[in-house]
Amino acid sequence: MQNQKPGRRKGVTLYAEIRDTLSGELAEGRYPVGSRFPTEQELCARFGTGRHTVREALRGLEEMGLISRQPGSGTVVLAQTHPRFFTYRIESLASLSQYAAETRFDTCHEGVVILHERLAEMIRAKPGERWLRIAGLRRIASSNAPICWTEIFIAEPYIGVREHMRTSAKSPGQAPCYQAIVATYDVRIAEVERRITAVAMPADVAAMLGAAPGSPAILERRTYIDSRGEMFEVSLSLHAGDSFSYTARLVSEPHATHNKARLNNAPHS
Amino acid sequence: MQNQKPGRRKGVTLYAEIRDTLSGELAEGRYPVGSRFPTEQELCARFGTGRHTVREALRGLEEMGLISRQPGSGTVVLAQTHPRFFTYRIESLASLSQYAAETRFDTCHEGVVILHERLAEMIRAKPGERWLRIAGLRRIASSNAPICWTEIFIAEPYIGVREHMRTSAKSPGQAPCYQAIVATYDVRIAEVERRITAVAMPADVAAMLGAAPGSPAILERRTYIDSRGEMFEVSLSLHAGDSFSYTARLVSEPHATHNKARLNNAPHS
DNA sequence: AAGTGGTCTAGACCACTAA
DNA sequence: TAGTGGTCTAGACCACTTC
Repeated sequence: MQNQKPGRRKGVTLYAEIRDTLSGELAEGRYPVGSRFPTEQELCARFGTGRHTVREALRGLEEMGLISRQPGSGTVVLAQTHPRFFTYRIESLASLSQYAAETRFDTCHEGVVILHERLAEMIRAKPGERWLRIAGLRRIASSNAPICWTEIFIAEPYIGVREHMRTSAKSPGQAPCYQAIVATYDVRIAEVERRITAVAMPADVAAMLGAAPGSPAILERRTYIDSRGEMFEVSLSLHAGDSFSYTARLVSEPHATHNKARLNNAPHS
Repeated sequence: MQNQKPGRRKGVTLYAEIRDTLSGELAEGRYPVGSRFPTEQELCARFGTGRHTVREALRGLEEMGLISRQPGSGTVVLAQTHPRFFTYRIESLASLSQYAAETRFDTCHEGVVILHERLAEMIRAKPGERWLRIAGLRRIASSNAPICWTEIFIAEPYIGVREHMRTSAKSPGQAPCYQAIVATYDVRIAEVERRITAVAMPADVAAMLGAAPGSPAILERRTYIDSRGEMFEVSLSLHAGDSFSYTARLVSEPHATHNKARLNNAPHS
């Protein structure tokens, strides 16, 4: 069973056959994790095909996360079966807020604060650091109905956004802070951490939101992290419990079967 | 400026250069969305390269979601810039529960119910349907401390899991229901919807969880959906607000720059 | 019938790694 | 130095869509 070159099944490409054969052998445990995978030359000889075809098969295995190829060195086995991930995927950070553009942010307080113990713990920074704090109420633009109380903290290097946001924005409270920061400074958002907890509604916020003090509320904390791993913005939002729900759809990633993106039926003309 | 074949910059491959050139032209709006992209043959002529090289470039553009290729038909433009997604990715559903394996589920009630109006609305099914309901308390295995009150609903076709779970599992309450269903029937989990809301702790559950009635609590609903789009399990969990937090890290997907998976430094001995 | 993208071959050179 | 994977060429056939 070395050189198998049977009558090709119709409609199945050669490289797909090779890929599936190898993937099957991996699943059987023929190549232990961490060991070296056969070289391209060996596979060419074994399957009696050109190198391009073998490479196409290996590309598939690599995409599945089964092997890893190192130029000059060789190919090593990463896993024996294709891990199936579940992913939650959003196209832009704007969709983190289900309320789209029809909201308005009204600033109540704005100023640089020096973090005291409790606040530092809340936003996971060090006590004594200087952060810009912007606190206010987010409302539905049309009806003025309050949505949530939000406090935004911006790290010291970016405190200057304050000016840019006041001047540049068409109307204040429209563009999110992180957007202004990314636009103004040379920062990229690499990661957003989102944390949701249930708390009792504080009396002062309750009054503004028109909710009962002590009623169940959602505290949402978002931490924005740049490509160097540094936090540059943290936001805390307090929602009345009966007006907020967080929903995420985790979708299973495509199975081992190589399916080309058949997403769209050519929207031309 | 038709046929550009300049001195190749060192360390930059030809196909990468072609890819980036085309991607730049797309960004400039040279090829409108929905229009036809140049043919492989045209690109070969323009860049003076072999077809394989052009195809490698196009493969990159396709992976970025900029173009879509149809055999026999041609290539159409999907977008002018590479959308950068944010994703939350988990390797297995088990990690949806941060409490790993060290918990135990103690069933309190178990039986088939006919959905009344309110319950049907809660789990988004139709009133009058028959579902298996399993209700109980999840505890920390070692200390017996209660974690949450959980009600699991299983659609009629899979009610039989009940038997399998009692007999097969090593100790009852260990394997999650969805796992038992997937193992027993020919079902695949295609999607999990997770919804989190804040509610006031009901008195009866409060007693079991050792929380104050009316205190803030988290209601988590999970809906398991199979590959045909049918719900087959819904679970409702009630956590005391001070003992639950939901955290998700949304990570930005790799940028346009083609970076090979450099994840792992070859773990071979 | 002409043109498209998908597959495949046979060969070549390169930069790199490992012995 | 030998071997590896990465790139690239020139040519070929196919199934398919479009005209």
